[in-house]
Parts: sequence; structure tokens; C-alpha cells
Amino acid sequence: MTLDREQVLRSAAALLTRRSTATMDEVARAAGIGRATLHRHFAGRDALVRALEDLGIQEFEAALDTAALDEGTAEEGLRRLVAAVEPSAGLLSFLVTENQLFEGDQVNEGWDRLDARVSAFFRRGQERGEFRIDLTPAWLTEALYGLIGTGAWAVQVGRVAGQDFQYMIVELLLGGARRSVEK
Amino acid sequence: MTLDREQVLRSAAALLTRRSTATMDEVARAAGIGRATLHRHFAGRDALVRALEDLGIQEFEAALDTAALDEGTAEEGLRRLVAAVEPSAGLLSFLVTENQLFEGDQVNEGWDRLDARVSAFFRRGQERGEFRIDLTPAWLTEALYGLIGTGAWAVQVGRVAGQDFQYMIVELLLGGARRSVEK
DNA sequence: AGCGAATGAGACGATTGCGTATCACCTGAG
DNA sequence: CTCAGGTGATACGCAATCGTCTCATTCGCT
Repeated sequence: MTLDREQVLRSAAALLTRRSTATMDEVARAAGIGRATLHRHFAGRDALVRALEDLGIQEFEAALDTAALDEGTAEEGLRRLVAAVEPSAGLLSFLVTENQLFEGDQVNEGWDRLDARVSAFFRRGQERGEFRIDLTPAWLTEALYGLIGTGAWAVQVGRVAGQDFQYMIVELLLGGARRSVEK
Repeated sequence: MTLDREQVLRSAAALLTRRSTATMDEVARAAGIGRATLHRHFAGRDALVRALEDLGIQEFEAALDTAALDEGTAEEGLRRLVAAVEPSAGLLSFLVTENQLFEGDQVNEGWDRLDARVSAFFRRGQERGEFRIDLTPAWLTEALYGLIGTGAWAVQVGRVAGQDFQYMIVELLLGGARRSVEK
């Protein structure tokens, strides 16, 4: 009965997303294993969160690769990115709100890499005339993260249908709520 | 030296926004009072969080009143709302992420009231032809909350200038990132 | 100045969760 | 079948934090 490390991380992410103060015991139970086994694979709570962080970074990076942001229009790239990141949305929203990760001096450099890639994408979109230039790439990047997290939350509590996740995020981020004169 | 209850709540909100696991002692120190005094005014951690919740709801409700959402265009109303809510943005972002508040059966009915008012505002905007109808009022409401929280965070960590807070949020929420043909 | 209320500092027990160790059980490979 | 490794259950000590209490001090009001 080899332990499925990734599945443990997934269930931990799902639980911690809902209640970030969950006990190690609860995390173990949620994964269907004993607390002792959980401790054998993750030295402690910190190590568990770090492993989740690594997983989240890795998945987001993979989503960026999958999205091939530079192919076609920026809009198409963004749609592909949101689609690719949807399975990881819950995990990412947990990590973003786990600001404990960002107060130590040992910040995972992966976030900087991701920020740089996303920010550069928005900047290129601006240079190509597809995106407004009065909204900074840094803000668009943060807003994308925020909307992904909000979307994951809204779906989880049932305020938005799961199948609308991508559409709601991309349409709001790209077009906004205002009704255009022509569309 | 009568205790300034509201100031205590403000500093608590500021601290807890940055680190939601802060100790009661840290909360007290941040407010410049002793832990004993903090306990005299708030029976415990729960009571403190509940007081913060009440304060946040009250302030948001006041912001909704101030904004006079029904006067002028929906866009003007939204701008006034974001402006009015800016001072409370940190507190609100803390409360929104404190999902511990929403798992008990004793959910503060204030949130429903607020959701209803904001949601109704977006719905009226749709009916008047100002807002798109393919984005549900519930989603626009959640997105507004999310962007306010993201904006507060971005300003706090220095990724967005404080003076751009309102502009970034309203412009993104209304117009989106896409560059219009005419603008 | 005097007095009552409020505060700060510290101590205390209780609770909680963590990390480790132990032991019995199960499973799969040889 | 045998055995080594992994697992679950349980127990134990430890540290952190909470909530309460006490007591001396300070503040504000008269």
C-alpha cells in the first residue's frame, strides 16, 4: 500500500482551502491515513505547507507552459491559461491567502518567476495594443490571481456554476462589466 | 484613559490582515494595551473576531449608504462605492478570508443583507442596459469583493500605489483589460 | 488632594496540538 | 512460508496559547 504522496497533498489542499487552521490529525484523516504516516512523509506542518507550495508553483508553471501564451492573440492566450489553471485554482487560492509564506526571509523564488512570466504576458499584450496601458501589468497580474481565487471560492460555495468558472473570470478580466456600445 | 474600542479593533484588523494567526498578546501589543485589558473588553478570540465582523459589516453598510448607488449612472454609483469602501478595505479583506466565520450555523445575517444590496445594484445596472447580462450579479458581487481584497493586498505590499487603488479596481471591474477600439 | 475605576504586568492552571516513540498488524516480494 | 518494510493506533512529553486571577499602579473626576 504505497502512499500516494500527491493525492495526500491534494486532499490536504482541499481541506486547508476550506479551513486553513485544520489540525494535522484532520489533514491525515481527510487523506485517509493516520497521523503517524503523515508525519513520516512530511516532517511537520511547515514541511507540508512547503510541499503544497512547491506543488502549486509547479502546477501553475505547467499551466503557463500549456497555455503557450505567445501563440495567437493575447486574449486567446489568457483563455488557455485560465482553462489550464482551473484544476489548480483551489490550491492556488489557498497558497495566495497563506500569507505566512511571504513574511519570512525565505520566500520561495518560484513566485517571482511566475509573477514575472504573467506580468510579462500582460506587458506584451499592452505593447501589441491588445490591453489597456493605464492598468499596470503588476495590477493585472494580482487581479488575475485574485479573480482565480474568488472564482474558486464562488464555485465552491455554489454562487457560480462550475462550468462557468473560466468564462466568468476571463470575460470580467478582459471585458469588464460595462456593456459596450458595440460588442 | 478610557479605552478607544474602535481603535483597538482597527489595529487588530490591520495586524490580523497581515497574519491571521496572530496571538492575543500580539493583538494587544499592537493596540498598545495589555493582554488583560484586551480580555476585559473582548471575552476571547472569538468575541474579538465577531466584533471585527460587526464593525466590517457596519462600515460596508455605511459605505453603501454613502455611495447612494441609485443616483446617477450605475458607473458613478460604483465609483462612489469603491471610494467609500477604501478605508475599510483591509478589514473587509481579512473578514472575507476568515472563512471560519462562514462554516458555523450561526452566520451573521449582515452578510446576506450586504450581498443582496450589492447584487441588486448590479442587477439594476443590467436592467438599465449599463452592465452586461452574461455575467451574473452574484459573480459581479463576488468579483467586487475579491478585487477590493486584492487591491488592499497589492497596495500593502507595494505593488500598486495607494492613490491608484480606486482607479485600478473600478476600471478593471467596469472596463476590463481589453483595449476598446474607441475609448 | 482623594477616591474609585481602569489598566498593566505577571502568575497560574488548563487545554490543545505537535513531534516522537512504541508496538501490533498487514501486505507484498522472495 | 518467511520476513522486511510500511502502516495505524496509541501514548508520552513538550511548547504555545488561552482564559482567569491578583495586585500594584495610574488615570480621571470631584
